[in-house]
Amino acid sequence: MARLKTHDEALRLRLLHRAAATVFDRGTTALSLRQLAADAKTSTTAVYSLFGSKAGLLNSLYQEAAHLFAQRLATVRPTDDPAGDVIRIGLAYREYAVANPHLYAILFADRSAQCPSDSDRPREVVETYRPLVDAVRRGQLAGQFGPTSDPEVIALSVWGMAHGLVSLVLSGNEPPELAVADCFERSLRALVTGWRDSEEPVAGLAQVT
Amino acid sequence: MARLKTHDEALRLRLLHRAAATVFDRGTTALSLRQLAADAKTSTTAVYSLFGSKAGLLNSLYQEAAHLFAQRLATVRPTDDPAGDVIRIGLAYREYAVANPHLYAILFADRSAQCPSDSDRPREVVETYRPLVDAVRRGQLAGQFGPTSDPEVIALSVWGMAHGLVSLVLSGNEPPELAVADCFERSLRALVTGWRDSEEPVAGLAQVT
DNA sequence: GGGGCATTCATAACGGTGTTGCAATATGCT
DNA sequence: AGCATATTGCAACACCGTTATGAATGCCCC
Repeated sequence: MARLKTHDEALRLRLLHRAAATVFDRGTTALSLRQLAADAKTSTTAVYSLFGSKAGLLNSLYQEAAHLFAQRLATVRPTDDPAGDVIRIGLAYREYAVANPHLYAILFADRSAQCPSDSDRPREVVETYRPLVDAVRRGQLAGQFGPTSDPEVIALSVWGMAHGLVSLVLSGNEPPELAVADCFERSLRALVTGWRDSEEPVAGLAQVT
Repeated sequence: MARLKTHDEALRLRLLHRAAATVFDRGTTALSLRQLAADAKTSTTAVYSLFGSKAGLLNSLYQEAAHLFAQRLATVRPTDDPAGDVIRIGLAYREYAVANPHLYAILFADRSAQCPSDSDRPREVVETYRPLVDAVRRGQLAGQFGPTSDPEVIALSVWGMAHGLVSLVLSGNEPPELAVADCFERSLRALVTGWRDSEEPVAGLAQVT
């Protein structure tokens, strides 16, 4: 019927790999489809037939980064110390982000800036989110966290803390003269401790109305 | 000597104001210097003589946003309940970010992506950071936080938590089926509580080695 | 075996961006 | 009036993502 396809799966992977390398060390805006196609000795048409658009390409990259992220977090095996597991997940979180800053940036980039109607992105996020929620839930059963709050709420606070501190560092907005790395673990510990003792009135801490 | 200047301070403010409006509701990438100049009935040269570049313009916008942010946080008056002050600063933090998402985004955008050699940006950050550190310091004196840690470390953890949760919401990466707003304050409270009780070994929370 | 044809792809064009060189302009001084 | 010069608007440059076009290609059928 027609000529042989060269825009095949192999090319798709080659382009994805090259794009990942560029994004990895220079970010998404430094990724040019023209340059990418030229480097791979093909044309921009390839990118558009394989990925639809630059957003589509970045979305594929997102899937890849999310998978790696989930894998990394999954290396933290549950122990009989769930609260410790939460800390360890936080440390793994930080380690991945620092090791792959641009992939991490793709994962947490503004979602409204991506191609819309991509409804399975939350699914990926939830996937990496689950081990943390599980650890919290086990911690509640073990009495290490207050039983009042939903485990999702506690997990979200840990996620937020990790994401916040990591983001401050990666974006270069950490307060000067302060090594964020050093206080990352201590902050997580304080938070975990707080969720154990919170939910009941604290002396000297008046309610905010 | 030459013709009358029209690229003057008034034009500078007009451009800055228009640019702020655009960035405010459509973000920095939606801001086009050509469009901006056309709207202001001038040429792109004006932007370059007044701001040097788009990065320069965004930097001026950064100063403005930082000033507003610092003002907002400064509305939280110190009380005799420093720990409560910390919570209130966190809530003010969130309020500003949610009310001005794109300005907040400018404040915490990747610093390496901005024009370099701008060394007074950390100064602005520190300015908004100080009230929080002060509240923590007063809290330590009042015995509301453990005395072991530097107040900067505790303040940074609060900052990180607020920034993290806010960023997750603004970027659309909050876990589904979970209202982050509802657990923002509770997370802050848990963290503050934790910094009071932390620094001493916690039963059932083994050390991570 | 050779022509028609559908498919696949590379090239080039389109509209947009930030940025910069250059020529026109408009003033104050001689 | 004429000159010097600071100032400005316009057009060109080098990119970008995206899309239309047309040429190359290999299969089917006669």
